[in-house]
Amino acid sequence: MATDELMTRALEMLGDDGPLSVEAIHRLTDLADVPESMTIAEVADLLDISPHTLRYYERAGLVEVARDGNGHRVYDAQAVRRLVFLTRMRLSGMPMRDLQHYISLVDAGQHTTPERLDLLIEHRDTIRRRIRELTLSLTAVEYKIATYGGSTGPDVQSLDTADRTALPYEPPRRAALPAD
Amino acid sequence: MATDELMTRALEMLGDDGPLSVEAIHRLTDLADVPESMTIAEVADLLDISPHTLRYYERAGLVEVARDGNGHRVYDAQAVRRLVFLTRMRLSGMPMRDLQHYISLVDAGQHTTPERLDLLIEHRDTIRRRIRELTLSLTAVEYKIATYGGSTGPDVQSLDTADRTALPYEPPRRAALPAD
DNA sequence: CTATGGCTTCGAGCGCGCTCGAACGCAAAC
DNA sequence: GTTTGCGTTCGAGCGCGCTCGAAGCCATAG
Repeated sequence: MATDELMTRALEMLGDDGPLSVEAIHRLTDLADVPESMTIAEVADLLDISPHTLRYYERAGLVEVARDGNGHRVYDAQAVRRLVFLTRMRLSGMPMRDLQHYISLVDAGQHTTPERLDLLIEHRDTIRRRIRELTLSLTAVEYKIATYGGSTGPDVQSLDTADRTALPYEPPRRAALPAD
Repeated sequence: MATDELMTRALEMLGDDGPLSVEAIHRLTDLADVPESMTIAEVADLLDISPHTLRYYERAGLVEVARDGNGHRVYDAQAVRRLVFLTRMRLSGMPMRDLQHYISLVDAGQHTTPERLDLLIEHRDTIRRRIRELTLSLTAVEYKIATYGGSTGPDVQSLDTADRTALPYEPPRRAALPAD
């Protein structure tokens, strides 16, 4: 129930533009079909990060990865799933520090689930705040775009410029607006 | 018209939590009542950044600021308005580089408005992408929170855990979910 | 048999955006 | 007259998250 609702809400947000949504849906869905084991290049490709970064994450203690006969990394399904999670968290702005803490809790065992939940909830709230911040900035930028131009305004016609009437009438330089 | 619409949309987003909205609305509205001139401390306070950062922005060529008899900075209304803008752009993730470029266009005169508009539009799209990214991550985190716990789940009851029925029934360790 | 290519480890380096410290100046308060 | 406090300039340093390069190993291709 809640899940469907969440998914739906998220997918609704995508409607507008194309490029992102493809990888994005990928990220949401490919938890299902993770191969038995993968090479570093394959994982890097999957997560759209560099092998360097993958090695860096391992050095940072975020995942343990087995080696094959040649000493090459072999990522099992669990490691990949963890990396999907980690990548998502990084992408949404969780610091390495916190991720290291979280992982240490995971490795510490079942009894740490409450604390892990706290961390997740905290991060959720951080994301929400950030979205609100960005939405506000977006509004400001949209406003600026809409009221931009005055004398010169080639792209502006496509936007609603009617509300410039609310401003002091002064074609070349606006008065109540930032001078830029 | 469009303005009201934008504002309304932005303000709608705030409803939930308190702390951010206060400063946020501030940022949107205080363009109106900017004093004649301000000290560095006052501006720093207004923008919620450090005097150090203000000096840094000046060194970076983003604003010119006059000095008084003692060599102290005197921010006039125009400088403050520009800094409000700059701070907003920084907050929404525009790199210093781009801001420097933008400001150089502003200082180059009226004929650069089309290019400035391009930059603004580009940044608007960047913000939109970022919001969609974050919304997706948010959904993932919310999903994880909702399906978390299993045996141990004190905070989980407050959330809808009904859809765990969609997962393989396995109390202590989940199967189809990331093992963390 | 030698390339070529992809992997390994290790430590160093980098780009970004601040952030700070040192050494100093001026002015009002005690 | 000294102390307190806020400002100045300048250059260096820092925290973050990668990112890269060197030197070497191994396997397959030509």
